Amino acid sequence: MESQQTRVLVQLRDLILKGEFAPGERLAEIPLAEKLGVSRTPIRLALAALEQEGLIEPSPTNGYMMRRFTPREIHDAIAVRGHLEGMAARLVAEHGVSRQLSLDLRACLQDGDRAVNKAEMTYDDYALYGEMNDRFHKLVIDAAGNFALARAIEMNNRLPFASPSTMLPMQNTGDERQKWMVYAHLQHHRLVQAMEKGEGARAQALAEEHVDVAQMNLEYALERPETAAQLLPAMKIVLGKA
Amino acid sequence: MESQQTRVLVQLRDLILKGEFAPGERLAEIPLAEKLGVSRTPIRLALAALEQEGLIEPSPTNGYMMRRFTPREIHDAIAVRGHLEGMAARLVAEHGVSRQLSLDLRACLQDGDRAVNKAEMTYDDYALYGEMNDRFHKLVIDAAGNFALARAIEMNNRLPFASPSTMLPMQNTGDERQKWMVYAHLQHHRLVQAMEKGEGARAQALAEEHVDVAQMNLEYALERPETAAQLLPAMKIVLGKA
DNA sequence: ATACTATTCTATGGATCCAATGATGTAAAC
DNA sequence: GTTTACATCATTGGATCCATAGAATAGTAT
Repeated sequence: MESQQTRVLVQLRDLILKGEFAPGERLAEIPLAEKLGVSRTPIRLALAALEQEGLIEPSPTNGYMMRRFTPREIHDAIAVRGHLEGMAARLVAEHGVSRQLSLDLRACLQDGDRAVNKAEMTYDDYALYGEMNDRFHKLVIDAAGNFALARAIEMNNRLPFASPSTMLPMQNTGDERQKWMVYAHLQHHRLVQAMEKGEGARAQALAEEHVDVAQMNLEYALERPETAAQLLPAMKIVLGKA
Repeated sequence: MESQQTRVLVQLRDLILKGEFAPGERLAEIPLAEKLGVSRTPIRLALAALEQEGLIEPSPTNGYMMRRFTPREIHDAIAVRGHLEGMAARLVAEHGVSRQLSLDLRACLQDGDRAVNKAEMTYDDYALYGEMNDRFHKLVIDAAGNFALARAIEMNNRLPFASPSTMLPMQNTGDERQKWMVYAHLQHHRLVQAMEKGEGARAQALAEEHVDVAQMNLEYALERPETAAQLLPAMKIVLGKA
């Protein structure tokens, strides 16, 4: 039996990341409470948590309003993720890759190979790749064994479009899209090799450069707002109208 | 008129950072409410916020308990700060130092010079240096102009002993102490120079290395738990007894 | 004597209630 | 016609209340 608090928090976060609220829109407690069928108490807790996460901001007078995200801020958040994941990769390389970690990473690489090396990727292949991608990044971060680092990354990933797989569906159409996924996955391969060989600086550089694909996808999305909003409804909270 | 919530949050955070609660100690709402003279409502908000900050953790069954911090975790948090401040310094170097920023940084350098270059530093000199130190770091972070980065650093600094100036009083006694403060401040000088010359990689390396003095002070403190606990009561929450 | 069970009590999670402050709308006066 | 002031309304912040889950203690049985 999960508590109301966590349930409401997850629901509200989902609503926000689905672009349900326009930037600047007032988030009043009573309507939200009615919408989710709970009292104001868990709503208030959730709103406070969402403020901490940076998704909403206190209105100048009182209450909360939906935050507006600029393309610049998203770019910056992705850059921060790259920098932090670079540190994680370096730490793993420096501490050495355990037998178990090596097996887990290779399993990810194989799953990715299977999804990406096809004549034509299906929707399931994309989903599989996204799932593998998240697992891969999480493995590296956990293996770094630095609590503060893991926390910083987790916090940062809560910002819209900052987390590893959110920009995947935004890949260019057709061959272009697959080409860059193959590229990104080859970076995974080289990153594993660098970490296993204990090449800290190279592992860090690779992980930092790895987010460049996400940056490219972001640029692509911003050039085609209408199609982007279809694939990722949350794009609406970027510089957006309702 | 500040709200009860923020007041209670600040008070509770202070109590925790003063080492008022032993690691593992249960933080019940009612006693805290009575202690601070408010109802349970603002206490609950504050406890939720403190959980987000990582200072307390949910008890396995229900309620919150004081978190236990290991020396390793503090070392790691300082390392993360170094890594993030390194990124900030690099960004400033890459974007260029504005006229105003240059003036502000030089003012910090002068204040630091005045405090550190004395035959014998007084208590006021230490306080002044600490204040200048915080201002200096904040200037660089703000000048980086990356919201996600600033947020990540702010979050990380909330972890005990991770923020720039918390380890200052822990300096070795007498000449030793002053020697390392002179050293750290010379790093400030070189960092400003690197940023102004647009030397991003060097600025980043300097900022990363700069936290090593904090690491040294941490080691020093851990070797002398009794004197450390006198100077910094919060040391009690590190690996500690009540 | 020890272990297990049942009962009681306490603390949390959630809902409702109350007060105070900010927003809104209308009316009146210039 | 426009602006200002007053009044009413809505919404948040804080307190209290209620129910339920967990902890503790006591009693009984083996």
